[in-house]
Amino acid sequence: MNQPIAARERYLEIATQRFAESGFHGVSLATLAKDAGVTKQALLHFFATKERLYAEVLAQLSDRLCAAIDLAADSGESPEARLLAYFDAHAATPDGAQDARLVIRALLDSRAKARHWPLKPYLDKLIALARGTARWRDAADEDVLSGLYQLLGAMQYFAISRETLSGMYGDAAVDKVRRRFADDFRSAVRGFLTSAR
Amino acid sequence: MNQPIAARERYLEIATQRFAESGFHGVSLATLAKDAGVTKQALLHFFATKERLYAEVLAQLSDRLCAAIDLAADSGESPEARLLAYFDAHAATPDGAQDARLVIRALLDSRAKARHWPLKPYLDKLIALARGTARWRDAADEDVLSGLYQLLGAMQYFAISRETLSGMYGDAAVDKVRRRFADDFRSAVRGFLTSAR
DNA sequence: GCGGCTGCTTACCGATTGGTAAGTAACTTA
DNA sequence: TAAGTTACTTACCAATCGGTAAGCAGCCGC
Repeated sequence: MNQPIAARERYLEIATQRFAESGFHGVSLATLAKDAGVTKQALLHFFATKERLYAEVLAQLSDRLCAAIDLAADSGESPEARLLAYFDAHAATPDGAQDARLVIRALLDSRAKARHWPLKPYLDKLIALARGTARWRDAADEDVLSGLYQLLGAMQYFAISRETLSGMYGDAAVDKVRRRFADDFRSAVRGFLTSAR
Repeated sequence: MNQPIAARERYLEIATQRFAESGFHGVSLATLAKDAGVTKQALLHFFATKERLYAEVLAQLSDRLCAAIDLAADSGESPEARLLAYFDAHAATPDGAQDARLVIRALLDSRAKARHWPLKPYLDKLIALARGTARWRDAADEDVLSGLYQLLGAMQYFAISRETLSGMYGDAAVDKVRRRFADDFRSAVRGFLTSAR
């Protein structure tokens, strides 16, 4: 009631966090509502159904990822520098873990016949950026995608593994792995940009 | 009733498939039972609770992954050849997608306070194999893990993305990506084994 | 100051959830 | 052949699920 639109945005933030943690089926409307300090009908008032709330979370995620590319893309001039800047900014950063979880959950759940791909704009944007580089200018889309997917996979897979690895090997060891991974990953991105074929 | 132990094994197979598809919270005991053509109490008779059934699915998964390493490891003599054989056999193969889904779901859900890591033997086995190679013999565990994680991440992330990519770009395009990915990934494994540092 | 919109709440709903209790039919062992 | 054991089934359960219906307090322009 205080700020009219802030409440809705706050509900979305809470839903984003919880869906990332536990997945669509792992959270109930009642849980989300309890987190927000309201009844679940407050959520249904804004989003009508749980699925639409989830769809909105994914839509926001897509916007956020696209915006991150644009932001990093401003920091460099050449497409090569832009791509490097983007991956540098988002590899092995703890704050990207939540979004990585959402992306991967969306991938896992996409076999549900929902013929809607909220993350396609993000992927297309990445392909377009890569296509601007000298290495990939004349390559087929499929080849660019293959290369990008190795980078994306390594980055996001590591992002969602931090907690598990900490549990297995301890926080200190994982922090060493994280630093090393950031270096290795940067090399991989450079390799992607310069590989001869 | 026909084969005493076959039924239990059959339930585990069905559960493995459904948990991989939809996740722990995405499948109910009733659904699993319906798939198997029995009542859900038949499942509870063998596994007591849904969580224990899931734990058993993950335990089998771990055994299967470890066995796959051993199997591929027999095909070559040098550790390098063994590692290459293992990744060759499991990169971009459609039949590995189900296990990749389970692994990634286990990673995503591991923040649940379950202080049990069913996949640690698999990871340790991979580290041990990598440690046998000339490149990594004297490296720190954290460095080996960082390198392996890039390979694992790329492989499994791509494995779970096939359906989404098909939906976005069509089956034909994704099949081209898959072949290209297999090549690129093999190069990455070779790079892992030979990189100078 | 009154009607209507916004942002909720309470009350309620049928369906489904994981799980318990108590059988029972078939086969095995003593 | 009697007693167990195994592999289930039917019958139930309280709790929770997502969602509907109706109402109400506060603010809005008129």
